[in-house]
Amino acid sequence: MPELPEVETTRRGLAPAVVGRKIAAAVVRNRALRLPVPRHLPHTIAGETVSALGRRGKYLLFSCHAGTLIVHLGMSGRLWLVERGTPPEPHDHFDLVMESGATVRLRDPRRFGLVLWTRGDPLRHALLAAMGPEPFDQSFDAAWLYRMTRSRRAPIKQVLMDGHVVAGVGNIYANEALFRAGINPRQAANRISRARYQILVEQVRATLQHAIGAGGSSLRDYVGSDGMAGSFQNQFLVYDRGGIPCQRCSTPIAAIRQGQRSTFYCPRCQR
DNA sequence: AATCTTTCCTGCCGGC
DNA sequence: TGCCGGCAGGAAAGAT
Repeated sequence: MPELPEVETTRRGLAPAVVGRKIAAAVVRNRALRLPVPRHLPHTIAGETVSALGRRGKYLLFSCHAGTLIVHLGMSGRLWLVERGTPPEPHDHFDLVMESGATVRLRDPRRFGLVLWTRGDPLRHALLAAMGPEPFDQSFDAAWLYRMTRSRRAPIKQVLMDGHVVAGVGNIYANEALFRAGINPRQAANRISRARYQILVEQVRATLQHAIGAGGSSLRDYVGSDGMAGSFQNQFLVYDRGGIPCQRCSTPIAAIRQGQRSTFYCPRCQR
């Protein structure tokens, strides 16, 4: 499930158990994620203290003195706290065991997630260096969106999901933000005005903020760091609501495919 | 059987 | 001719 709100919810939930705490051990049960988990990781990270738990887009950053542990949840990843010694279930590929006994566990059935280690500035890591601005950073504004889209004829929804344009906006929240902004997801990005991009910036932020406030969205079996499900899925305005009347105008929500992803929108409210 | 929350890579195209 | 950006499609793997 994880888009930015789910990753941020996870970050906030894990922080009290890891920030300022010493790592006793890392346990790698399966290295075969999207990229291999480094063989040296358990040796490298044991004894390190986590100085901060950050987030860049959908990446979690466990800052330590010697480097940074980078974790991405992919499509099906979940990171939560268990007690030391809790028996692993299938797809529990990685544990970070704190000296306190609290254990951060990664479960990722599809294995599109990542567990990496980097020295130096993690934001210069190849996976992070080219990312677009954070949605809540002031550098993400209408002028930026306007400039980034001058040569883009692709539909705005696909451009909004491009991590080089803005970090962390995936399929669910692109659908929701475009509805709130009143913009048709099929509109060519280079044919949208500065004024409408201003509205889109505001609605991307508002959508993500509301989702974070609700603890993220729980589809299928996603749960937060405390094992509790998020509730934002109950507040979707268009996502997964094809054929259901629009809450604003009662027109049935349309369901289409864009770039092999599901898109939902109101044909009347979104032009 | 088709679908899903992510992201990277390839191949192709048009423009210069 | 080569280089570039843009864009569509495919790939990774498992559950439902």
